[in-house]
Amino acid sequence: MTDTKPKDNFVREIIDGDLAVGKNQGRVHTRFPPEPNGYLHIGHAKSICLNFGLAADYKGKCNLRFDDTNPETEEPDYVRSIKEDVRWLGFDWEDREFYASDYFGRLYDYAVDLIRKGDAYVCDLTAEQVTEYRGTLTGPGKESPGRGRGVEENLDLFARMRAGEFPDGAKTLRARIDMADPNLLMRDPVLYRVRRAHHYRTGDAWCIYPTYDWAHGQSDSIEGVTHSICTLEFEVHRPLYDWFLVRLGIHRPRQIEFARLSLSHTVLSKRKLLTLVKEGFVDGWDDPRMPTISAFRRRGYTPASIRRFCDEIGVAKANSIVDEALLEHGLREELNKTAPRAMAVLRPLKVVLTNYPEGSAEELDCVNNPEDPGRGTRKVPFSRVLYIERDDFMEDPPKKFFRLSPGKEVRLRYAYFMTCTGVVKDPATGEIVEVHCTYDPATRGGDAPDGRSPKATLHWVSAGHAIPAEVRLYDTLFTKRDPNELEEGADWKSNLNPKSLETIAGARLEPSLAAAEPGSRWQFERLGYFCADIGLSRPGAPVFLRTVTLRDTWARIQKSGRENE
RNA sequence: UGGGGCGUCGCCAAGCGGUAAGGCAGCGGACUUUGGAUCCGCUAUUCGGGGGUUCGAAUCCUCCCGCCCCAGCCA
Repeated sequence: MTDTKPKDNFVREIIDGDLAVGKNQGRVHTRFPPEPNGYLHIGHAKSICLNFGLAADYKGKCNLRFDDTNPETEEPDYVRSIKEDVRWLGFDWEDREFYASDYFGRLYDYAVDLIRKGDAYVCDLTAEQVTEYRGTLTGPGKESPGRGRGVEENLDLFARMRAGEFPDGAKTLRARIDMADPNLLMRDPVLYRVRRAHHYRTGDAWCIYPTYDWAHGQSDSIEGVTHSICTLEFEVHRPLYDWFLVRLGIHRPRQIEFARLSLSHTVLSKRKLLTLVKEGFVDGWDDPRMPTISAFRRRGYTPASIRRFCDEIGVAKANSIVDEALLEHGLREELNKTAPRAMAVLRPLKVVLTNYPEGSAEELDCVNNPEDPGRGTRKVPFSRVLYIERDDFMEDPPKKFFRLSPGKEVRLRYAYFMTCTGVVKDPATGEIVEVHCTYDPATRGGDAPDGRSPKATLHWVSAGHAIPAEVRLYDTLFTKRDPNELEEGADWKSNLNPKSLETIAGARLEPSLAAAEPGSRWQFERLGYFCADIGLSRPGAPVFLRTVTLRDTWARIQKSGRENE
């Protein structure tokens, strides 16, 4: 499933090359292999879009395979969430839902085969000793005492490992490769460890578990995968990946590595995301500030906008940090066309139309989506007392501020022109509590018969008709573009943005929003796109989350200090 | 330091010996009942740096510099 014509990239070049020389009988078969030890994030989305996208473009298949070889950290809830997220993104693995744990038996047999070929042995070293014997980056390692064991003894020992005769960590099965190989991964890597842990799928059937290196390539092979696409850190594993498959003499997929995604102002490491969740820095994996797929979904992002983003960022081998502005841009472009408009005042400032008849009200026609006339119009109540956005009024405005201020005329969207005649202040604090205006009855609907047109159009809500609501605004989770870039001795968590969440309790919405369905997306005119939250909304009392702001030229002017130029 | 990778505009990224695509961001301007949207225009004589090969190089060779990954019985 793709939304745009696939961009060319080096992975496609490799596949095209393989196809050109007739490899794999012309098949293209990929897989997305998550470990169910956390929720999927936007970086996984890149991999999902790549793998499923490639399969679709080449008329091939893409499997969903859970790489569940470490029972200590894996849970069914993670499996559940991963499936939900992949599906939500719009991809279908059909009947190809696989688990590395389903291959434990075959993996064991492959190991026996390797032992028979003299390519693996049972090692008695402790974990610390294995590390010590591995040697250093510059110096060779030492051979394990068990390295010289004969095939029969190894077979016997390995069978007894499986049978549970040895305590956890007491023995490992290792490949016999080369303790002096400059690539540390080739220095007799561990294939199996003894670990009496309950596996969420195989239960207590096994007390030995295969390592990633032993399980991954063989799993790919078993599934007939042709191109095993993974991230750059696995590049040094490729010689090992190939070595096993060649020794075993079985189908050998081609491993291709690409640069994982980094997004600005957030972290994309499962370990760090887990910390944020476990230590309560956020309200769970789907906290709208998180970079997880579930958080983006809850916040109101669309699957298409994420797919589009993944297509746009490209696939290459250079480490990079993509600006979140690119993600937001695609989202806005979609939502601009699809989200119905509504008026909502986040920080209400009372406006009294002194020449509007007291006690009366009327209904005005408002366009639901200017980008899509087919969406029609709705009625919005209007009366003498209104609320406008506090930010839309300034008693003593700078030169470039052309919203409401004393003596100035503005347009109320789809309603009337009004002119500010005065303010009422709290005598104690001096705070402006009310603004007085007169409206021009001749401008009903927002057009003046004489053709004049105010510089600003404000959104508004009728005080007596508006419904109160809670609205949550979000800013980036971290203050730094790269949260991992730390000052001396600093912790990455010190880069968390204390203002990433702002809860506004007293917002006022136009009445129609009371019926907003949980999960529905809206554009609050002049403010941004908002989503009625699925978790917090109550019937008749929705809670809105800001998905993304609208482009805000005024905010940019203020930020750059040019408001008086 | 051994091995494996990577370095093209502020951020991504094409380019594969023939004389620097595109997107985002930014900046102008037009239009506008969202300071939104839309539309038009501008922004790398230069490809981490130095040598070399060539009629011609970001693309080939070479040396140097910088960044990332590998010493889990994690993935």
